[in-house]
Amino acid sequence: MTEFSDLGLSPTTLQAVADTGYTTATPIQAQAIPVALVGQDVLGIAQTGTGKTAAFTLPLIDKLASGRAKARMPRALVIAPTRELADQVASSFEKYAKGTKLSWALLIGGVSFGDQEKKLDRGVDVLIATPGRLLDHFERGKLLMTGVQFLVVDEADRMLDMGFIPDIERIFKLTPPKKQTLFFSATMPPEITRLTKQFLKDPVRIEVAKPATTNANITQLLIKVPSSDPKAKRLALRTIVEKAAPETGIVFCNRKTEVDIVAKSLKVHGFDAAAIHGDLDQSQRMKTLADFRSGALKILVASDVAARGLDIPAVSHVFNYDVPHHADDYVHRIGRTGRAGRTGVAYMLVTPADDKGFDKVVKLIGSTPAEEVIDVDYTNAVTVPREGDRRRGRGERPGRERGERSGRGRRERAETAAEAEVVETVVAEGPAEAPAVERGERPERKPRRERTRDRGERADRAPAVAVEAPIEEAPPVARPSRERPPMPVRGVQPVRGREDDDDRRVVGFGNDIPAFLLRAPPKLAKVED
DNA sequence: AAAAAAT
Repeated sequence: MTEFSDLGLSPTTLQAVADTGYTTATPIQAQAIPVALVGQDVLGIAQTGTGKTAAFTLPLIDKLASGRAKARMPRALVIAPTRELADQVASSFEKYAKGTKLSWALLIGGVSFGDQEKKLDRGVDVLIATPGRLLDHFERGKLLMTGVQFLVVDEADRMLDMGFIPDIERIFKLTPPKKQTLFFSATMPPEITRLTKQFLKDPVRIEVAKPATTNANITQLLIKVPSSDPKAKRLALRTIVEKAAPETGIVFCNRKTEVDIVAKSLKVHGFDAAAIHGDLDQSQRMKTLADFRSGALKILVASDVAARGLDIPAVSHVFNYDVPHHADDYVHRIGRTGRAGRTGVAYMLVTPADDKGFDKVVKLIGSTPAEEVIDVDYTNAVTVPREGDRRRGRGERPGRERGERSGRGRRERAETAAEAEVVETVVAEGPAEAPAVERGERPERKPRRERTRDRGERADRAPAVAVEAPIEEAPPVARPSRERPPMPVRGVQPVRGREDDDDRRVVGFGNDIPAFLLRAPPKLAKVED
């Protein structure tokens, strides 16, 4: 066991470490800190949860203690693949550099430039950044990289996955050749090896064991769900979350839309859950994460943005709502639990449709997780074919893919799909509290534009119809007009629906045609091919 | 098949 005091760190830094309560260094810290302190390049092969953030933060603080930054000329650069990870490195600096005069700034996307620019103008010692925003500032002339003496690249293999390697190469070239580089990656694919050969000078290679695959602290369990229907999966998830009663848990889904749906569904059923994924705005992401870290939030429903990197202490349970696309992701996901000597439980829901992905996971981890049998009655957890579905002759598919191809924008699609699914869940599964839906209201009031669209496209799946009468006997709903609005483009005839079209459907704007559409069409310039 | 990241 190596004590921090044996590593050659300055008394100030040691005090900051002692204040956090840590005394023993992790293997990567014990090996990397002395090397970094003498000024050599480091190639650290280590995963999240090995303590690698402190392994570069601490020596960096010591090395920067003398000297001051000039305006727009940072002395150290830390590059991380995701905003959350960068934020986390920043909190590490905040913690350990508090006894020093060092200043730092976080340069990430999704937040305004103003504050970041102000800090740059004032001069900062350490810039912690995601590649895109860093280069953006550089191109605006707000930043000079010629004063950089230390460059840290964190999670390089993830940067590769995310297509950041050209950016990283550019940053290497923009910074002076005589700098010290600390380079970290969990794996060493050929592209990363090439990068280290090109840009690291005589690095000391430090490798620590993969924690996740070999972590005996994690109990892996398997829940077989007999149907691939999302409703059945959500029911199974709720059952297992309730049974496991996690102190804190992360539910992983493969898609952002699914994250929204599952989070809403859990909330509707009284669980303390919130969603996190890359389509939510940055302030929301940070708030959710802060709540989760502080214990104010118990269940985080996440995309793989949270699978790696994020430092979330003491997660008691991981729930794989979806079998991950890549088996590697499974290892990262379950690595969110069973850390730092604690025990953890990782569940995975497996449906008949998951065969392939599941086989890959089993192959990678080298064993089949034990099955945990849950007592669930799935009879009501099957999506009832809706009128719209029957018309299109697709009774068995859970109607989401259809929406994916409609002409709406990605974000809007996600929201309406999420709502549609949740409304449906509430109706069919009848939770204790669903007052808004029972009154036949939509759970949330939406802007007029969207409400109108919903009426046009989804009138046939209004919740009231689904609750009160079987679809076949649904009374015809009085609708003001069957006529479509005239098409405002000359030379094109309005197209009647196909024979099997449901004529009762309100099409387009229904009775709410905006006035400008009823006016004479504008004269369009003729375009010759 | 997905998610992430600069607008």
